[in-house]
Amino acid sequence: MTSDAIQPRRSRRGSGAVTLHDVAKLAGVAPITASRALNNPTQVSAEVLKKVADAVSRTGYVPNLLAGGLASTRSRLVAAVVPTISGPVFLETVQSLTEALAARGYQLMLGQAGYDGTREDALLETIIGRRPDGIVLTGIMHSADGRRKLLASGIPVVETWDLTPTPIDMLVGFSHVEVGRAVAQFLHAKGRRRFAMVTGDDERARRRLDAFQATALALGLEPVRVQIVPAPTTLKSGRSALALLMRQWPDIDALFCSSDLLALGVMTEAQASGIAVPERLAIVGFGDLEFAADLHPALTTVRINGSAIGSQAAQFIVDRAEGRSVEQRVIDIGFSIIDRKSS
Amino acid sequence: MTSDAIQPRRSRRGSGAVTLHDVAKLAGVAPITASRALNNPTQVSAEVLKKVADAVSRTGYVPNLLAGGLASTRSRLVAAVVPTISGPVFLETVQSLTEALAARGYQLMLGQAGYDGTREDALLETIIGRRPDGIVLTGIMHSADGRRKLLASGIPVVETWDLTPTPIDMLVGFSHVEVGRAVAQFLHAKGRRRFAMVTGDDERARRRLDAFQATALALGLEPVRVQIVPAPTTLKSGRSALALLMRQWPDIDALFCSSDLLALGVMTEAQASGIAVPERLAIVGFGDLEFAADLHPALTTVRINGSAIGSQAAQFIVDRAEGRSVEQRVIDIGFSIIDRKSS
DNA sequence: GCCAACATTGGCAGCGCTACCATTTAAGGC
DNA sequence: GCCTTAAATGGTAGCGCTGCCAATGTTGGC
Repeated sequence: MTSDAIQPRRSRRGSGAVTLHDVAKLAGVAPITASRALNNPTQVSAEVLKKVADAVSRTGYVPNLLAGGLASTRSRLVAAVVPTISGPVFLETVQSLTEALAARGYQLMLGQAGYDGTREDALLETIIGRRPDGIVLTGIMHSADGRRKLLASGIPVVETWDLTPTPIDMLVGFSHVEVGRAVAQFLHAKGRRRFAMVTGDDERARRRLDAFQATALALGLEPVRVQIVPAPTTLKSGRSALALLMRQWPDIDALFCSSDLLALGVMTEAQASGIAVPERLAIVGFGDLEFAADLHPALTTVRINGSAIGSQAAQFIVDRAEGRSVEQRVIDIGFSIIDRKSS
Repeated sequence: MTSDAIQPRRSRRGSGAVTLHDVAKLAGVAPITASRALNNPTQVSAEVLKKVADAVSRTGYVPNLLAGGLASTRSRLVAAVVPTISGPVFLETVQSLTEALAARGYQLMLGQAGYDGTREDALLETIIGRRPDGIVLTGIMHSADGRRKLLASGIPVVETWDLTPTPIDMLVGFSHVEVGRAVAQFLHAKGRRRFAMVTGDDERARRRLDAFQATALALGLEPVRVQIVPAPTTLKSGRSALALLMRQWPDIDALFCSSDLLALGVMTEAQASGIAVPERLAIVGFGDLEFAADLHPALTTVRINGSAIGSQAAQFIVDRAEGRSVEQRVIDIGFSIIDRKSS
């Protein structure tokens, strides 16, 4: 009791910051009570609540969530893995994911795997090491090894932007095959007959291509003329792709692009070289990025509700983290073709 | 010694995952030795190194970085705060930041503060709670309260995309005033005389505007015609801004846009309504987004090296985290005007 | 052969928090 | 008035890891 020559706790280690113990002492309660006052206010009397709140504001206490996460095995961290953040495709998803998580007290960690997947394994390791409450995979093809790691970690996983018969855990996506088919039918119904496609060099885009191709053939059309460009897709590659395409097959009358950015490039090139859109060439994009509606001509495109994917993924993970069991673990959010002026 | 009816450690708590203790036991060394084998391999004999590596791969051990962070008061987490991730302006910065950090074993947490700054305080609180090794602020005006919190936390802070005489800690940016001035002089030198500006409603853009305005007046020109649009800027608001501007002041001959996206909108509208660019109207953007070079006409714009900002910020923080003192704490990375066809 | 200097390894304690259980007090039931 | 039930609070013991220091072996210098 008479600890006068106060060697005030932290002897050598520690950050020197205010801890819950300090707050509790100041409030005149036990640390665990202070903890409850902050995290489960209903379990605590109004009087204690006030004393603790006072102590917090007087000390400027900020809870150490690292310590809390360690003790409770709930980090309140969620990891998102994207190929690269600067491809605008997943932005909307990341944004709504971040927001939905923040609203529930979770924080997002961002990891970039690259389109080639070489960094994926190392990334997965450091992510799992943080013991996140969930991992959201956006549009990447994960290696068998990655799958194993994820499964072994026991962390809830949401795969997005795709549909597979064998999800690791949970899934929010749509069928790329259906997209390819639907766009082919759409263009056919509009009277177009000579299809081409410019597509980024990634798994999902290729599946759209294959379905687009198959449907075109099934409709009795000539084979789709294809131009593959490297991922991530850019306006620039759209421009050069159209130039190449027109040189080889000047008679194409419909072009499906694997991203809106690519479509913008194609439209730019068309305008620069005097190809009338949609009169001579119909253009369909993919993604319905925010600018698509306001291009001139307005871009017909496949709308994917990226925000819905993000918020649903957040819902999945938070449900799991808070112990609610998730019944419907696979959600097909579908897509729609937004018919604007460019087709 | 004869603990047969093995109640094998983890009685009630814990994640059930493999721990460093398990690895150490399997390798036949003390936990701390296993820790060193993983984190300071030079301090350990080759023999031990091998035994530990074996044990790790046999158990599939993944270090718990939460625990490591707590014990060492080094979380290896870095937080980035952006107004919103879906404004493409900071993407390049976030991307290079993520990459530079990942290469050094750090992970990025993403926080969206919103353009209005209402969420900023709550966000700061949860960020500080994670005890990151650094915080990167991209292009936000932080409240006095936020400043205080950051300062009190003792966490290294890098402010970016701006220059201020009173940085919180470290800074990588450029002068928005200089940008405004330079663009006015640039357009004047090209023979343009009746300036307008379309600008997003945020602090920094306004400073560019003010300098642009002041310089125009100093050059003896008429006042700059201004159209303010809400942040974040979009193609759509660029289109409508130009329409409004042309209705009121049809004789403007140069237009400075506060983002490339806005400039794209302006160009789209110009094209749709038959205004020749650059003949009748010169357009200058801001940001030099990846698509700017490939528009038609190619967009003259202010290039900011977002990647350099990101990697320099990472460097700052890692240096600090690893105990190296940072001498030069303010870096002006400057900007350049990329003179293309639209002006 | 003795001691210093180094290289390896291990023990202990604790980072700041919360799960679990125990205890105390107040309220309710008949 | 006694027992049950609930509400509020506290104590203990970790979560899984690393900082610090001590202990042990190993080498070299004179």
